[in-house]
Amino acid sequence: MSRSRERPYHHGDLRAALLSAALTLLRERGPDGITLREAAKRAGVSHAAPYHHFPDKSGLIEALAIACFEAFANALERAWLTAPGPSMERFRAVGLAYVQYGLDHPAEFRLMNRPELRHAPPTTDGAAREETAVAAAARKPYELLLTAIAACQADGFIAHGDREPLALTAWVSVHGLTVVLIDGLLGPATRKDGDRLAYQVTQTLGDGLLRR
Amino acid sequence: MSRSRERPYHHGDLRAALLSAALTLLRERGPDGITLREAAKRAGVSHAAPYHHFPDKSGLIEALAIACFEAFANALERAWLTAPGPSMERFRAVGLAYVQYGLDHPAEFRLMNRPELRHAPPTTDGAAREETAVAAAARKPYELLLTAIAACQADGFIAHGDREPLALTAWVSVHGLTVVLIDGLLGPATRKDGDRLAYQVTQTLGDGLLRR
DNA sequence: TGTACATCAGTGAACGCGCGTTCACTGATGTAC
DNA sequence: TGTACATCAGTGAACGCGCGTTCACTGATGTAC
Repeated sequence: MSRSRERPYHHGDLRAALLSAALTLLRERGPDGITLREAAKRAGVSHAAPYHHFPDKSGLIEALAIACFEAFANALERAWLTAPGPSMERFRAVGLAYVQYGLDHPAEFRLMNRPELRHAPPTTDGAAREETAVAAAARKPYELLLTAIAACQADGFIAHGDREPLALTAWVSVHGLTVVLIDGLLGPATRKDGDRLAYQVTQTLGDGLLRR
Repeated sequence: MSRSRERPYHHGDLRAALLSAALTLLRERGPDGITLREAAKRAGVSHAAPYHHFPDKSGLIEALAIACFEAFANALERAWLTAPGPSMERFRAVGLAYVQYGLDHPAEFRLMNRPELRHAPPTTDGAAREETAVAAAARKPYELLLTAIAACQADGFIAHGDREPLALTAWVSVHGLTVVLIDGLLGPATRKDGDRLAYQVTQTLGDGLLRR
């Protein structure tokens, strides 16, 4: 974000330090546990200092959510690019990576999917509401999914045609599994449980998606 | 809860009035917007009165969540019992009812699935943690799902065998779709969108589940 | 090299807010005699 | 029927809490001359 220097201006990079502190808070206390005052305290500054770097509390949280999405999208892309085997297997690997990332980073996953971050507040005038920055950051994972499906179509694993319904079903299932595991709706789940269930779900889905 | 009388004791049935006010608050402001003080105000009593009916704030919220689960389970059961056609169609009707209930009652749906309501706080002594009352209430919808799958197996639509993996995949997919629609992760969704997408998802799932 | 100045990141006191919870109390009701 | 009493639902003042945000300020830094 800011260029690196040996001993920079005042704190150095308070913006990054605040984001880092907020991430720690997020992991310790969940999305609602993030506090401007506590983030400032952990960054070693007074509680009014953050206002020089973020317009308000929601500004900090938005920036954090965007950073979370970037890390998440990178993890998925890595899975897609590095998984071995044919495209259908690499597609499944993305699904597994999705679930694993959620189990490894539950608080980030919850923050990323907070509905209030996706929708701009209603405009006072009649202007069309713009896409929020978080919503834009959320598009990358979904586009990767479409890419993967297109590759599976090109390789003959999935019938050609509109990708949206397929992507929707696949994404909804994997996302649903992740939510359910994170929230402990099936009881306490280990990462191994997640792998097993994700394999199960992608298998069942695959049977439904595969060309015959 | 309390027996009906013409003009009962003091307020009459403050407990029910508080639950009703809390439900209104839940719908207006979401789960975090529920406040003992505001619920008391809306029930027309002072803000200390609720302590005669609930041990504390979380007691009120737990009772509310349980009531929500009962209404939800009733809606699903009604769909299963009254939908026309063969069992596989009635199974799908339950999935549609699940999504519709979520879209019609988004705040209740969110409350029901709050993870902190499912898990008892860690015991100070080494005693085994008991299932929370909310977790017990959450079992009924899942059991209905198992019943439906069993019926589909009995009727030859689904291969015999362990029902758990099937139930898991089906539930996770439908739950995931509901979460995604409620949170607006696909953009604003109407109930009609929900119906269409739920049909799509259950169709794809069905292709994966159907015996061949 | 030195001086004056503009910039702006960080300080610390203060404000107002709504909240959960406690506590001594009040007052309406049901019941025993 | 009337009286004394026990019960307990509801009252209102108070406490302490952490929070977001504002504001006048201070002080370190970079830069123009």
